Amino acid sequence: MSDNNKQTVLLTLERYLPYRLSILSNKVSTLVAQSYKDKFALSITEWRIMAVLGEYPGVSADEISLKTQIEKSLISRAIGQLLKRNLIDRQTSKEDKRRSEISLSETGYLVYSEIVPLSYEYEKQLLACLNEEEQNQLSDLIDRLYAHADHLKF
Amino acid sequence: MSDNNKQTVLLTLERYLPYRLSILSNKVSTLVAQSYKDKFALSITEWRIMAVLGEYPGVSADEISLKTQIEKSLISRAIGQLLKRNLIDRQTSKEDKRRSEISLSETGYLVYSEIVPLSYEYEKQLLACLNEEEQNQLSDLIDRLYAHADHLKF
DNA sequence: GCGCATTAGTTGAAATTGCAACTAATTTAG
DNA sequence: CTAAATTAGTTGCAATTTCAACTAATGCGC
Repeated sequence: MSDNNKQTVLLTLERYLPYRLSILSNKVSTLVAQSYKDKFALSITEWRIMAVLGEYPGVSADEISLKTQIEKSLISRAIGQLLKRNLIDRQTSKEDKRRSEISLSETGYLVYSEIVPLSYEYEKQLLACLNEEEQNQLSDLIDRLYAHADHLKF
Repeated sequence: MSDNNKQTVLLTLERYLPYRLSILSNKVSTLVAQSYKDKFALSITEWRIMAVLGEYPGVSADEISLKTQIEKSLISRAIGQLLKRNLIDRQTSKEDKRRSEISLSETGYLVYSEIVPLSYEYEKQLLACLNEEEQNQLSDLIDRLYAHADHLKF
């Protein structure tokens, strides 16, 4: 289009917060995902499932989906993979035969124990550009933004 | 697995920054994406291309890919869609016949002019839970994290 | 108890994505 | 100038993701 009727309305993508948030998150996720894939042949979804299981042994697929915010069908297929590799154990709940109770297997816990320190190391490296106060600020801001965004409706 | 050898190594996913960043960004992206899709039948990729074109008329597909950090094949296909809907114009560059020069069409600019204020409104709503100082802090922290993450290597 | 609504989890199929191969144009090295 | 290397953009195809439909089990109202 011709230039004469421009600049009336303009969005500066590089300064737009939702965009920058997405770019940053993407960069970080890609870095981490690549490392887990290279070192452990685990996708981010698979790793997150294991991370939840490390904290909450015996949760159901649905609870994992809630906690990780990952689609339940993705969780279901990822669980299939993890079972195939014997990284997790699953048994159907006695009280509710629809539910399954999932935990890390012995092997799974070994892998988990290897990944956890690595994860903390990555987090530390990422946050190395901020001092302690700034790290706390960031953490606080993210929590508040999330709580707020959670009941936003566009 | 049995409980006696746990708690030695543990990751608290809810407190893990890369994870929280990803969850927050996802939530925001999903909200925004749904709105653009409902109101304008545009995907986030399509909208981002238009946003770049609003700022930089005449850029090439490759430059869009660089600026948005979106795969060039995705950009190529999205450009195809936008052309089909006459939201953008494309002509091959005189100086380099491999390059194409892309701009918003008249219609595209009309749509763009509608989306831009909406985008700012969304950003404003998202940031409504922070005061001005906190908003600036967040902006600064994100910039620094991104610059830092950009040359991290796990 | 019986029937309807809800919930956990799985699966098929369509849509989207990512990667690598490819074409065509341009640049660079010798 | 020519040949090899690089670059812009497109495309095919496999992998991943999404969405809805489906099964099986449970809860709820009456």
